[in-house]
Amino acid sequence: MTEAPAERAAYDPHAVQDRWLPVWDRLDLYRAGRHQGAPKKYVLDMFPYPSGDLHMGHAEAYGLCDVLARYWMRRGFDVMHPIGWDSFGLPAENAAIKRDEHPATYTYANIETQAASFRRYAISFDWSRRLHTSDPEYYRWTQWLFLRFRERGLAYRKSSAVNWCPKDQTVLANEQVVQGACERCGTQVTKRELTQWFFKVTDYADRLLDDMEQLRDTWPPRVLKMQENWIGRSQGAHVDFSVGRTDEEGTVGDTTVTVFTTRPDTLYGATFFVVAADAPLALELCAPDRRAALEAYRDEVRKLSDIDRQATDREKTGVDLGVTALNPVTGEQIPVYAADYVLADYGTGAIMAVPAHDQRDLDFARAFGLPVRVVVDTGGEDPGATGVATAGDGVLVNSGPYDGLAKDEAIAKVVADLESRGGGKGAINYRLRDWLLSRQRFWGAPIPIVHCDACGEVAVPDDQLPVELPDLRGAALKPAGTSPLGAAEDWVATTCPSCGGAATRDTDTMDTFVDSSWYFLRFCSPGYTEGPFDPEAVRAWMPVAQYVGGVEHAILHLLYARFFTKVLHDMGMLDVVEPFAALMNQGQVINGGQAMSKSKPESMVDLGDQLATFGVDAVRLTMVFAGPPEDDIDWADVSPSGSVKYLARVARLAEDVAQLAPSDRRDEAVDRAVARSVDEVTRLVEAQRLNVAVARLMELTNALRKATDLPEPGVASLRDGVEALAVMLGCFVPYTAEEVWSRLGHDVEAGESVHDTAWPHADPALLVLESVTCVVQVQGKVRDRLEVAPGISEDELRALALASDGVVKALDGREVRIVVVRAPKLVNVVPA
RNA sequence: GCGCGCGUGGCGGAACAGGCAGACGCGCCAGGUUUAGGUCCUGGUACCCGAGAGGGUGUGGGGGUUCGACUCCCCCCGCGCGCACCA
Repeated sequence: MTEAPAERAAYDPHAVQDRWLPVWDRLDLYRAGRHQGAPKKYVLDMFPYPSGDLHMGHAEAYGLCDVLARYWMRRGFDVMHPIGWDSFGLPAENAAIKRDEHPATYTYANIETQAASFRRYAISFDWSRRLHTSDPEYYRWTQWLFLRFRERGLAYRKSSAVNWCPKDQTVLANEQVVQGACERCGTQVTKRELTQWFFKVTDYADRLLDDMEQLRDTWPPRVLKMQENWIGRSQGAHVDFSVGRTDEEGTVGDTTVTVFTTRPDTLYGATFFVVAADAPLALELCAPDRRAALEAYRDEVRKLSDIDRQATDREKTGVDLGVTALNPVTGEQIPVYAADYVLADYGTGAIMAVPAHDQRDLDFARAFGLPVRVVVDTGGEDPGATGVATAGDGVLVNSGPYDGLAKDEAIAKVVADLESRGGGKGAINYRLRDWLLSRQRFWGAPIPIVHCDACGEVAVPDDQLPVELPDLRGAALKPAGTSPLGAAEDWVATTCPSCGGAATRDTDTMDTFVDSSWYFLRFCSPGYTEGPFDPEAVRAWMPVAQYVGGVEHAILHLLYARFFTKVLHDMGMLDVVEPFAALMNQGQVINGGQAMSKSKPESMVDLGDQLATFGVDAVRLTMVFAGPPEDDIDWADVSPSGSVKYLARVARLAEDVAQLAPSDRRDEAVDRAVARSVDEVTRLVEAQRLNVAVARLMELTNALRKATDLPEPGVASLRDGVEALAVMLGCFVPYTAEEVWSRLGHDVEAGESVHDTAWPHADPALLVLESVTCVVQVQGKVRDRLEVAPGISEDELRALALASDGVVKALDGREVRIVVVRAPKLVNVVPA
């Protein structure tokens, strides 16, 4: 290179951070609405829960999302990129018990810690929209929404067997039970019979399923699949069986028991009938002489954990109830059993068993010596002999009037016949259950209902919202199986809004997933006091253009938020039916092949330590460059020190270019390289291929370095090139980019921030290539390369290729059979 | 068990839409600067044969389609994820 500058500003990442952070605060660069009139884009990360400080996972997710937000800002969009906290929840409550303080103390202290970290981590948040779900100004509207849902019949109270976490001492939604254990603490979940509040998500099952078509190209396919499976729509029929009821004196009459089946075509093969052992129905139907046996069996079943019970390779067990059911099409009386392989809360809790064509029924039939009757000839071997049920397509046999029909025809005909004769009808069944939203914990939004002896359940009037939490702390919050709010007697005792008499408040609080089901709407108008959100603001911003978060919310949060959006749409408060137009699931940050967890201290990588060692930009760059955003990052495999080296290289390049003697000299090769980089990086960021975009920026850096070291550098081109590099890098490494920008002579303090500068434009004229390398193959193997004009004709290229040294040598005198020409990039010669 | 996804150098990963496999980086090797080391700069780095020129092989394995396959199709192996007695 030319003379090394005697004094070159060193690159100290921490000094650079300290220099620009206060300047940026003053410039207020990221407020939504700064670009009035520009098209809007709402970019959102799943908001954090305030447990301690930010960790590596936050750094990745928010870092990725920040690249996109900054890019759209640079492209001239009016971007809203807000931040808030999902600040109700159990950890704060548990910490408060341990420390004998109020949960708010822990919560708001952590929020301040995280906010300071986010600021230093240079995320382009619009801080003016900050919200916390535990603020009364927020949960007032959570309560308001609950009441509106209730008015529409979508929030209701019922008694049922619900999931209970013995450790957290609260009920859980189905979505919060993972393989029989509490999603939060991992404790085995048990069942309790309780009266609880539910949201009627099942009313929206079809729309939640069907509207996923709108998300088909913009959401990760596996998330859509998981939601689809969770909703679990299956098409079939309800069929009525008449079961004889008996008491000590004998038969006393018939009870109609409906079953759900997806295979009404196999009705002739139903040789027995099973009800869920733990359903009340089993007791109702049981003959008196079988009652003792049933009770004993029920006790046994109750002792099994959900995990044991769900093991699919278990021996089938059950009890004969001593009664029979009438098959409505065959007129046959078939025995009725109670068994635990039939689930009480799916379908109707009772099934018709067709052992020939259902493996579970077959296993049961073989265990109890029950007949197996083939009614669909699938071409498979006899299930009675092989023990393998034949579930596939086939032709009906042993089925009276339906013999000879194909499976699908038979399904349609059986359903039609049942409907015309009575005894059944076509039906759709869902796996999805209603959302249990009551929690027996303190740190959540109180359910705004008053219980009055005279008037029953009464809504708290809107003008009395919010129902604020009483001041409980420390030991008073200890879980005792009922809500801690019950202990606040002064708070519980109230007057009935309807009759004015003495009444009590509902002491449960809402699942925190209720809070997070509408926060993205509140961000559009965070200070609004006339409702949960300003309809005009929401109309302007929704839907969220890009949502970023972990795949662990594939069902819980995302399903609930979609449900809320649809209900609010039906209430006329929202235009959109889907809240998140596009979704990105970032991968996890792991270490040495294992997930970081507090129980494995050796696996933990502390974000604060990493930032102290390498600086913010190097950590951000390492995360983005490590691989595709959706892949996991193994911190043991990546090199933050390599990122530091790269950033220092960029800073030196800027310094060297800034110190070149001013000149108008241009370098066409540099101009072309810059244009190509801008073009490629633009496309790569648009496609969210951020790791490759970084690779292209590194290539540009290398090219600019080389060109700077030439004896007669094209100073004007280099300055333009480094500026373009700085603007693009600004999305990834905000501090270093600003430092480079400043070294190039921009007065950042006066408002000329790189973060307020438009994304560079690639001159199309510079993208036109002067020549192209044409690969010449013989039989698919590269034998030569030719530099040709991009517009070369096929004939010309064919002639050139056939005459090339490599081809002549490889052909070795052989005749040419085919020549494939793909001008201007490739020729493939195939010899005879 | 059912469903989905993925297998590319020592490592993370590139390869637009079926057309130069290994971009970019880490690591490693050699040289230079400095020299105590590091930083920094230059070059090399899929594997095998060969001093070299060059040649051969190669994207988990096997087959197929094609002038041409990391890419498309079929079978197998391995890994990961989701659901899991859902009638």
